[in-house]
Amino acid sequence: MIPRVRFAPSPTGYLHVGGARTALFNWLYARHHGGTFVLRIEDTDTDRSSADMVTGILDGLRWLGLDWDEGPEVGGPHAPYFQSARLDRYRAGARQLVDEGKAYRCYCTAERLQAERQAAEARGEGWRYDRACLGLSAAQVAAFEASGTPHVVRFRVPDEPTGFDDAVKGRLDFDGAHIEDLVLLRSDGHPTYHLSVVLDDVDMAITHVIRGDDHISNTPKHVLLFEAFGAAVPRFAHVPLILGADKKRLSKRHGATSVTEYSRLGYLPDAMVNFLALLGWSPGGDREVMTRTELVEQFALDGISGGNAVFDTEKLDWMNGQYIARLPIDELAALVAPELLTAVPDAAIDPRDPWLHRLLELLRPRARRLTEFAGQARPFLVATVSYDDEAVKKHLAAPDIAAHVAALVEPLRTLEPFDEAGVEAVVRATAAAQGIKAGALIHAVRVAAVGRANSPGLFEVLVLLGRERTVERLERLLTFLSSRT
RNA sequence: GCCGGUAUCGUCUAGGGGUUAGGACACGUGGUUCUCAGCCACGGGACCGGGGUUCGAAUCCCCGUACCGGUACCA
Repeated sequence: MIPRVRFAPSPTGYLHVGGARTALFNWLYARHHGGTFVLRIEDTDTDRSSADMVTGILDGLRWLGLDWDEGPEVGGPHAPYFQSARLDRYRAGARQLVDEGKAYRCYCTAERLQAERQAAEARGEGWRYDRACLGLSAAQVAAFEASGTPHVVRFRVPDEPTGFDDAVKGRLDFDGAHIEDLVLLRSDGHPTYHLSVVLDDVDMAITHVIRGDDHISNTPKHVLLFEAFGAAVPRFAHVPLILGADKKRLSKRHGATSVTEYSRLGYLPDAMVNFLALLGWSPGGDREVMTRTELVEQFALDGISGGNAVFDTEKLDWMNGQYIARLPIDELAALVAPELLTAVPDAAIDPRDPWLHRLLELLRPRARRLTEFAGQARPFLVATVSYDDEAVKKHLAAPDIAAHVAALVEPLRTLEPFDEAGVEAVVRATAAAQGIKAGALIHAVRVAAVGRANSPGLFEVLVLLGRERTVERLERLLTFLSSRT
């Protein structure tokens, strides 16, 4: 059997990391088995859904590289993929169950139900719908209809136990007596989630439902509905939730929660995918950094762990650093160029420039996020660097430091060729001649070159800057030092 | 309250009737070195508690505890 899986977000918010991981697991499962990944938008809650949110979710999936085979924009044999466009189908489904005696109309007021529920809660008890409308006579129904009393359609939950074999949790059993007669169709004629998911999964021939843990207690209801519609019950896999560092459900106060936000913060989609895949799933060995292809090859439902997982930003950062280190340099340049331009608007940035590539090569071992490049690259892009106070205090304190730096200017001006080995030889020889440690001179020159106390290796830095700018910056430092005293 | 789930280093996890309980992130120490980062080496750090089954339990079973989810005319 070729699996058909689906990701069915409701557009009541952006694509958050939990949803993204659910989508990823579905995608990995589909790709691993050569199946079909369906994207469906669950927008039956019209009050809370919006078109903008749909766009946001689509963009998030695209950014992660999770392409869908059927769904919005690409269409497919089971279109439309928006629940809001299938309302008639849900009504027909509800009617069918009513006709078959598997569901019934309920005229109870929301007020009454709410009062019952509150009263029960006050007593410290639970409350399920009391089936007041289950045994209505034809005359009673006619009376309600004649008076125009609105009604919902409720599913008649059988009193027997139900259960299913979850691919992650194992056998799960529920007592029908604990499940209330859930509403299928609201009084405004809109379906509830339970009706629409099941009908969609039936119509779209979904074979595997991979979704969040929070749906476990809905699943027996869904199983019952699949059976009521005479459809095959798909296989379920309930994946644990993602929590914040405080072990609470991930929310805004944990910082970034939308994948779009992670893209803005300088994370690479591949890193995000790799990290998310490992949150709650393991290939079984010691593998951590894996390509998309490897993830697809390795992915299996039985590798999903049972417990909730804490979203560890530190590890994400590390993972991102791994991907930054491995990214082809021209791709890195293309990604970073816009940020460099923002930081230094008048810089001449060409993503294909070998000089830029060299700069990024020097910078990337110390970068964990793309957004860090602009700051680190700045001294190399501006005409004149500004000196960091701390760096000046620390490395330019020696009284005759100016003389030592000055001694470097001529040798560097005439050095041929101006390469790393040559620059290093000159710097070390000068330090020796001046009777100071090479490190002291290096630190001073670093401040002259980049204005800071740290940077990539100084000789690489100077060569990258080139002879002219190197000399220029040394002289500028000398001017600065003389003006200071 | 009721229903369901989960429990291995701080975090993500591997493993699983007999192991020195493995890896990764983070942390600490040392090395490389001109700084920072990186890289390399080393180190500290875990089977929730109690019973039971068994020659032997972290692993299987039960109870407890904690945490999570659900308990809607939300999804």
